[in-house]
Amino acid sequence: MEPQNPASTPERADSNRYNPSEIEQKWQAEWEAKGQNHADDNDPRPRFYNLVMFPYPSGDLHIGHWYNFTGVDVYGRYQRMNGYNVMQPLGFDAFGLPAENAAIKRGVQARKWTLSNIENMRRQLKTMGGIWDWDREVVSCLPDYYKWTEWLFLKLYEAGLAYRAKAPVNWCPNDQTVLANEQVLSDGTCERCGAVVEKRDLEQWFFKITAYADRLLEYNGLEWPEKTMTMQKNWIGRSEGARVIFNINAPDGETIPVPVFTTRPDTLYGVTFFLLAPEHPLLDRLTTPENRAAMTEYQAKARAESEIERQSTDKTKTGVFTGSYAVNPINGEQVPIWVTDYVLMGYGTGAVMGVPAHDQRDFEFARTMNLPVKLVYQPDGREINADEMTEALVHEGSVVNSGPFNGLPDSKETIQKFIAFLEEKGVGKAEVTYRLRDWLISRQRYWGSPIPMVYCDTDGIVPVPEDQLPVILPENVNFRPDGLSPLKYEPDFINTTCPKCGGPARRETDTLDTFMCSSWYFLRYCDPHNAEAAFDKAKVNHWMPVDQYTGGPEHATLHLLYARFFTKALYDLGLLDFEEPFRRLFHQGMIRSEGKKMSKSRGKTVAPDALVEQFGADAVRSFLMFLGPFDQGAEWNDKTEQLLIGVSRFLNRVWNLVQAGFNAPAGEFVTTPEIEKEIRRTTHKTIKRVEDDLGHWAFNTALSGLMEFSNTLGEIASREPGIYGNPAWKEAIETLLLLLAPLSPHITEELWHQMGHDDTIHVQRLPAYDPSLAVDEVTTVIIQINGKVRDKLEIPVGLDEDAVKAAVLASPKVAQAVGDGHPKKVIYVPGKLINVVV
RNA sequence: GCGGGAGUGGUGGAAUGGCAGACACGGCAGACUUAAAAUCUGCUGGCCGCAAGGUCGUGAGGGUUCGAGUCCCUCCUUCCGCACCA
Repeated sequence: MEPQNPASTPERADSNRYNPSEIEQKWQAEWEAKGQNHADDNDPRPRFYNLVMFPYPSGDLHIGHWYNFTGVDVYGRYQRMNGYNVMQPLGFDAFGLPAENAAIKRGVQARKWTLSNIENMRRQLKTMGGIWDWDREVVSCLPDYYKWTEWLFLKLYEAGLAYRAKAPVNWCPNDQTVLANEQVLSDGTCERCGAVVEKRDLEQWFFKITAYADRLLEYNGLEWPEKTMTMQKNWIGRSEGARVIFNINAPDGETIPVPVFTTRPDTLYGVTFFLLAPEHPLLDRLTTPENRAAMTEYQAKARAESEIERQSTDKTKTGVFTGSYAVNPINGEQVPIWVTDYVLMGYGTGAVMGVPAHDQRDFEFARTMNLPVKLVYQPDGREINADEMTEALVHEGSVVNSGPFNGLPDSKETIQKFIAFLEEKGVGKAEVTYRLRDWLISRQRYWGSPIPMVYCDTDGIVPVPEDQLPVILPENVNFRPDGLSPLKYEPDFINTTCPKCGGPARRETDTLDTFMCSSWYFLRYCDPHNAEAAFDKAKVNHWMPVDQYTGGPEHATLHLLYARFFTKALYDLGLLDFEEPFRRLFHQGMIRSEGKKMSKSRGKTVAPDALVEQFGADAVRSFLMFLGPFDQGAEWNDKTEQLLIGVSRFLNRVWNLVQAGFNAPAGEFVTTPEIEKEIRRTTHKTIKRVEDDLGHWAFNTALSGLMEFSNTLGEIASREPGIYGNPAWKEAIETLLLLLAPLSPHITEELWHQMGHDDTIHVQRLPAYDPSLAVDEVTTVIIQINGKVRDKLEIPVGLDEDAVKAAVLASPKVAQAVGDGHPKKVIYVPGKLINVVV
């Protein structure tokens, strides 16, 4: 038997074997020499800014990075082949603790350690053949970058958006630094290292992100995952309500007005007690001598409890009576003041009015402490009794026991009426409260951007003048065993002169949160070498906002929130013409190892280098995309790697399919219009499928579509050996290469050239889908009897319904099932299925 | 506790309410080979059957429909987020 697959034809020269590493190196060098991945600012094509989140240079590129970057690169290449001028930069988020820890542990310089990691990662990254625009690379720990980080800090300071204040802050005892609220997980642990975070009262630098709370709740024109927007909205936590002043009669005889925040001023007549947080500063004054001991004990207990214990919702309510009373401003009633740990000092005013009938927490508190419950709403159509209630009545019924307000429905309007009344009496006003706190940006660490501020005994806090930037971070520093920042012991760094008075002054030794570096890096990519400014406004306005941003969902309330705030602040400063940095956002899935994210800090990473060496970058890229939907990620285990074989075989088949065309003997082009049509049909069906899939990040099904296509072509070639000279065949092979090019850029470039093209495949336009060429001539109709598949029938496309029904009813199986009578019902789905109900 | 996603062969996964398991991996058999590798061909969800075929089958149980992996209800498992925010 003659070999059916042309690949095994003995004539095929061995030199024409698919040799990935050879062609990959060749083309990578060629692309780099031509600079064809550099996006020109003045290119006439429409721009497409394809951005991947700034990686941290942890040392080597593991398979998780490859997965992430490959998906982004496939998408960028796809858009470039759609005719866009794609800008796809990459850089390194190079400040941060791991470098400092390496310096402490192993005595290497943080800068050296970081830069050598970057060098290694850059080298590894280049092997994947991405269209990274290396001319635009930014490295955040280098002075030409952090100079502008400092400068932007000064701009925000001038705008009143940066300030220094003493506040209760999060302290990570392991990392020896304060953290922003966003860097503390909901279980009270450090987002970086997992240590339990403590509260400390410290003077720190903040950005006034709360001033942008309302604007951060708008997502005009953004195509973001709903979930991410919801997470941000919840984090910002806007609530509308009222501030109501209660007068407190202190034991010392004075009357102290104490405000509370409530979303339910319409339940004011139902207040039966008043609550303060254990940390509330007034407690000392309000506690009467007979309650003092219990109070001191309670406060101590609350302090000792971790945030997790304290905020647990299912523990029973606790509290202590102060002995003092507050006056309800709406009816003059005196209510007892209690302390409880479910009132938080950090939210609202740290004081709450207790309405047990209509708030579940207050209800539980009242039942535990035997405090009265007073209904000020009754459900419509029935009456409930406060003594028999088992839970609070929330948002139901009409107002009762509330003087002039009785009979009003539970509604926004009713709340407005109460607020109007409070305002009239001067005891309250409408107010909006947020959960969001200001962004704490100073860190007691060495390896970060210096904060360009000095402290002068005469002039206080003084910003470093712009022309003295950057404040250079010293490189040869001595780490101390106490874990404190070495900058504190660096006299050459600390001692300076005051820019105002010229007298002796001290530099700020805290450094900036690295999230500040990543809050503007996407702007610097637009103008990376600018020595005169952070960026040129026109260039940034040309490229921004980012058309497609891709990164993990874990940054929803961290980087993604900060970057939006930063962009809005810079917009207000007139530095930008747009308010939102990232128009479209996509979260790729992650490669997991034993259920956890693969990352160096968690150990257990898989290096791709050996795989790339053995199978080639094209195979590794395509294999990673073949694992499943890109937003789903994959579990990495011993079996995962086996799937690489299949993709590698596929690339070999593609290679051999193209070689077969060159090796075909000339002059035997026997084809028929039917075969030509068949080839064009499968070609155009594939174009439709694969291009749709690529545009929707469905790279796994795009590849299976291409595999089917190449299998079909191989099958046709073995059936019709004279097909190779046919134009339809050539079109099919070129289509295969073009559609595969984003996923496997090297092999397709090589074969494209072998086919006689002089220019690169990667800036060709993707083939256009022609529906008229994709239509089938015959189609298979599934025949069901009572919903079960019983037979199939080939019919010409477009055959009318009656003819199909007649043919089906005449078929022996159906005739047998129907018997003598008539079918009860016949359902016909045109061209697809017919269901005969008997 | 609340909100969202997911649960399909031995494995990764595919399926606008219309042939479940595409495409691959692995396995079995065969071709080529002195042999192996590579490559190619065929088969490969379970059960019954020599076969034709039948029958069961998408986490569990109900429902809607001529027809459900897909829609609805209840529940289980798992991942993610939130969790006393007044």
